[in-house]
Amino acid sequence: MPPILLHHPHPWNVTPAEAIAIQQALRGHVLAEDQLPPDISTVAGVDVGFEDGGKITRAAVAVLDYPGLALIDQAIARLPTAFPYVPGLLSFREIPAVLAALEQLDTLPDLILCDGQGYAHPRRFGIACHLGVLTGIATIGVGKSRLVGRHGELAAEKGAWVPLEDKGEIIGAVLRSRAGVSPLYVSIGHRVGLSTALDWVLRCTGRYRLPETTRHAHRLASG
DNA sequence: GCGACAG
DNA sequence: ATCTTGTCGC
Repeated sequence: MPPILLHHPHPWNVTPAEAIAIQQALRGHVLAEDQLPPDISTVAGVDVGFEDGGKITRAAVAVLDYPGLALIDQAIARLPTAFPYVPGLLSFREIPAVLAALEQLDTLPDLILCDGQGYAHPRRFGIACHLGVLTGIATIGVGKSRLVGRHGELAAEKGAWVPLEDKGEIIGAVLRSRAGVSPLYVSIGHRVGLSTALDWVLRCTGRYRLPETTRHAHRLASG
């Protein structure tokens, strides 16, 4: 599956109705099985912040080496915000800036942990899936809160997880990334299976609730 | 019609 | 997400 991005420009000046149509058209391109690079040596985190009361969108990408998890490359892109925040259409608001930031990198990462849902989305096409399909890079969705789906009680120990279900389908997992804190909502983005996605989120997580990738990206995109 | 609702 | 200091708790 060739990255959509390399085939033709993607229109971003769309209406919410058109955005939904695009999600429906691209969802079939999501690869739900493991197809990551053989030896992953770089893992990136992407995050978005806003300036001017929302007029400017600022995306940051932090590339860490693996397994060291040390910052080896970074990029920040600022673009005029052109789409409002609409639950379920987050990618249309944030991806343009994210792509601009990725283009500034010297080397593209082997895997990307996105700040937001992947498959755990109303139409199974959250920002992690969207970014993966457009770039062809393996991606994982890591949300700090729930968009859709239900789940049972979660044990308190780090590493504990329970499936996140919606309409009779497992769409992701609720993961305790650190003892005693609210869980993370993990789902596949592209070219990664759910169990592998959980493995990588834990592999990128240290003593804090959020993965090191996300923490670095957040630092760049905000404070 | 009444809630829920990633960042 | 963002506006924002000190403060409660492990």
